[in-house]
Amino acid sequence: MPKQTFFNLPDDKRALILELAIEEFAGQNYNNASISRIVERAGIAKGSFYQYFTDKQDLYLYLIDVAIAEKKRALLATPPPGPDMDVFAYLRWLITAGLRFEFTNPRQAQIAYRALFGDAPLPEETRAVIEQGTQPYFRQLVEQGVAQGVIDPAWDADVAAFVFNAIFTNLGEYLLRRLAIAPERLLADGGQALEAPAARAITEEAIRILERGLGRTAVAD
Amino acid sequence: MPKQTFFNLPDDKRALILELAIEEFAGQNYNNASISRIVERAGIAKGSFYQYFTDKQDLYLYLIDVAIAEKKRALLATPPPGPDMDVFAYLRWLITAGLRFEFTNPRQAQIAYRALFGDAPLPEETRAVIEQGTQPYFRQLVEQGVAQGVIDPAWDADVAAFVFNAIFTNLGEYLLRRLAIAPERLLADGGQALEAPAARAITEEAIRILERGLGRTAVAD
Amino acid sequence: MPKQTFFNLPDDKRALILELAIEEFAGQNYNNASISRIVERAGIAKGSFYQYFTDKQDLYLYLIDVAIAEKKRALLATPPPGPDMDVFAYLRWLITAGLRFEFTNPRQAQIAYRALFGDAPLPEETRAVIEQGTQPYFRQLVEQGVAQGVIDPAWDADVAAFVFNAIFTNLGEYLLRRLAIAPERLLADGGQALEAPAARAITEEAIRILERGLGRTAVAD
Amino acid sequence: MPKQTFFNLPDDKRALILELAIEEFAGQNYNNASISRIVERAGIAKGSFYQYFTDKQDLYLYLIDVAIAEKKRALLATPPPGPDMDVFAYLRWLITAGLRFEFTNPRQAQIAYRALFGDAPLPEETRAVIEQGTQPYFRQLVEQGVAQGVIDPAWDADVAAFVFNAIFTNLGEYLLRRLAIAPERLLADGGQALEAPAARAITEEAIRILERGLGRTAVAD
DNA sequence: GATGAATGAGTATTCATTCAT
DNA sequence: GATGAATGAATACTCATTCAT
Repeated sequence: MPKQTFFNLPDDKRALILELAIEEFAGQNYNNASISRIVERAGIAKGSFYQYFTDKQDLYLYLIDVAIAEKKRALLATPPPGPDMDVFAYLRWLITAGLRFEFTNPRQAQIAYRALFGDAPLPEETRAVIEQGTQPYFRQLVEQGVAQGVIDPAWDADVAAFVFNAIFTNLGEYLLRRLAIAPERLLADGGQALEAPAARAITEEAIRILERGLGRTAVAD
Repeated sequence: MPKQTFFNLPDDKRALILELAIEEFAGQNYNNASISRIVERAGIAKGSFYQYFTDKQDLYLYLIDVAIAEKKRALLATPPPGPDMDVFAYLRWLITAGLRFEFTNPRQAQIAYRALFGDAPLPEETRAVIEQGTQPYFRQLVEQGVAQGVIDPAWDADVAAFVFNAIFTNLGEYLLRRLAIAPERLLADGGQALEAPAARAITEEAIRILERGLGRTAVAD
Repeated sequence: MPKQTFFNLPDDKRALILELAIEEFAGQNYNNASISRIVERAGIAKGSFYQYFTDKQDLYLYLIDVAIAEKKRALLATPPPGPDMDVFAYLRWLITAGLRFEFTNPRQAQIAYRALFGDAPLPEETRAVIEQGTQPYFRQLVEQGVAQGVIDPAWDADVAAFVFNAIFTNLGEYLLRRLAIAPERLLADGGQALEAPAARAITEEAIRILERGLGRTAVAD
Repeated sequence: MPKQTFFNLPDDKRALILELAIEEFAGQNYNNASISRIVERAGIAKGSFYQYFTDKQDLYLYLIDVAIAEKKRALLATPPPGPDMDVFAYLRWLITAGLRFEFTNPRQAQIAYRALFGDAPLPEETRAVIEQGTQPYFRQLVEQGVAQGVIDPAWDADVAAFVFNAIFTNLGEYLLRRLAIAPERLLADGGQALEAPAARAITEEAIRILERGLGRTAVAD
């Protein structure tokens, strides 16, 4: 965690440093990310950096925290499933929201992705948080689905959540490859390409596979 | 590709170098992997390394090749689905074989994984191969399933393959976390922990979700 | 150009680094001159060097600049030819001044000499300056000589300047060889050996050849 | 000097090695010239090289010897001044022959040039030979001129030879710069550009300056 | 609290030379 | 006499971190 001095900084200065740090760590892996470059671009002294953060890893962990927090915030902004909203319907929204976040905050997604990958030495507890990822969230969703009667209670809820999670986590990458969308284009159009009919159809197909696979009764095509 | 001199080396020396290189590149990303450390541990001269490989990238690409080749070999050792063998039955075997490989060769899996992540200079064609990953393989499996009548032809075959792929790719990590198995233990017991009843049950559960989701007619529990 | 940090250095430290750098680059060609050796002898950290200079070439260009600047300063210290001072008389002074510089700053002369030879990466503009060398200066001198009526206007002024230049450039080396003067001795006595009668007589002889060759009317011996 | 084994080689092989060595040493300075490259291009083993030459310097010294010998041969092919041929007339021929050699054997000239410059560690005696250069030859020419009565015996013969030498040595470079001739063009046309009227006029001008400067009686324009 | 010069271990790569075969 | 793998010292350059001001 950054030292108190960092949080004492004027808002705009703190924001600038954070912004440049995100840019730096998104653009290259942990080792190649350069503190020198950050402080130079931020116009602060090398020594000042070490008054805000204990070291490079300290900054890095903070960036991961911020990325996770922002993603959470983005997802929670999607209206949660009401007692009468079908979990699969909610999943449609969630996936779109998740993808939109991933592709409109590509640098933060990149940083989280790298962290997953084991890009830098991480403290055990941080590693655990990252590795668990969104699994607990989907676990909770599955339980709601069971309560709503749209998910067969016979399934192991955790395995079901894993299946949700796996699809959710990999769909973005798949869509990009399948539809031959360049990441730059998403940046430019704010992720709209992911809401084109072709993209929606693919998402829909994947969800219906889950729906039929997990559902209480078989769903006719 | 390594130079001929590398392949001319006595088997044990060549194996030692390969072993240490795998260890090195599995332990850190491309930039941080150190040729100096490899040669020092291997007890060979710096110059000798450059008589075996043109440069760092040459070694790296070779490691990826070896990892892919070994994984292929491991998977192909699993009997291919005969004309009358159910694709889902085959998938059970495949997943187990894949997991066994992944966890008995964790460093090679790690290297391939990092390659996916793109933190190193890769020639275009290598990058393409890696990015597509196992998707084409699963696509073919889906088509077999359709031919066998166990997968509903109404599904988009590519999306179905994606779902297979996503489950297949993430299941190993999930199992480890779920069963709280330390990677070291797998190394020690040759992957047997993954064949314990608890592990098999989870794999089975995931496959049955797919089976029901993708199957031609709903499958009763 | 060195970074500001270099010029901020205490005078003696800056001088020491410059001195050792001159020694290094005079003693070998660009490729063989070693930054490592310089920093080791200067007792500074490798990294410090790169805080003073952007890279090896940066230092090298600076050394050339310094050499040229110092030579210019030395030559300008010789009183310029007044309107009524004979160009040949001026040349006598100039040659002596030039030689004195060349032999009391042999390492700087060496560096400039090597630069001429082109064994190092030079920016286009620096290369042009060096390649033209002192030719333009002598061209101007010839024109003064014509104006003074001591050089025959029938000669091609540029060829005449070339002849001046060739003699001027090579005389030093010739004197050393002819008089069997060891370069070290010049260093020790501050170039005085070049002002011994024998040396002056040779210089004089060469100038009189030019004088008669270029002069408006033949000069009696 | 190369070992006897080198001279025992079949003519074409020996010639090939020599050719490639000249190319290599002409193309870069001593340190950058690479034995590895030479042996690779020559298709001989690294070890074989060291059976022909004791080391890199041995080859280098041999190349200098060859260059000097060939230049001498080229110059001597120019008819020597007969008892009744004016030394200055001879000089015209000589300069042209020298320039032609220099520009039709640019790689050898380059090597000799670098040697002059102090590109590599040279044994004392070789250095002396190179430094003296063509001076003794011009000294002899001056003496002939005096005998012929076209050079004033009052001049110091050695200084006169120095003046000849300086002009002779620097004229080529001057011509190239003055006439803006690219070295490549000379290579292409076999040095003919140096015999164009403009080039001849400049050479002539320089010789006439010497002629008047050194001549027994003043020469009218 | 801010500064920024100093540090030095670290990196990949090169190449003349040796020597066992 | 030919071979070519092995050697290791050498190179320029980087960068997180410290600390005196």
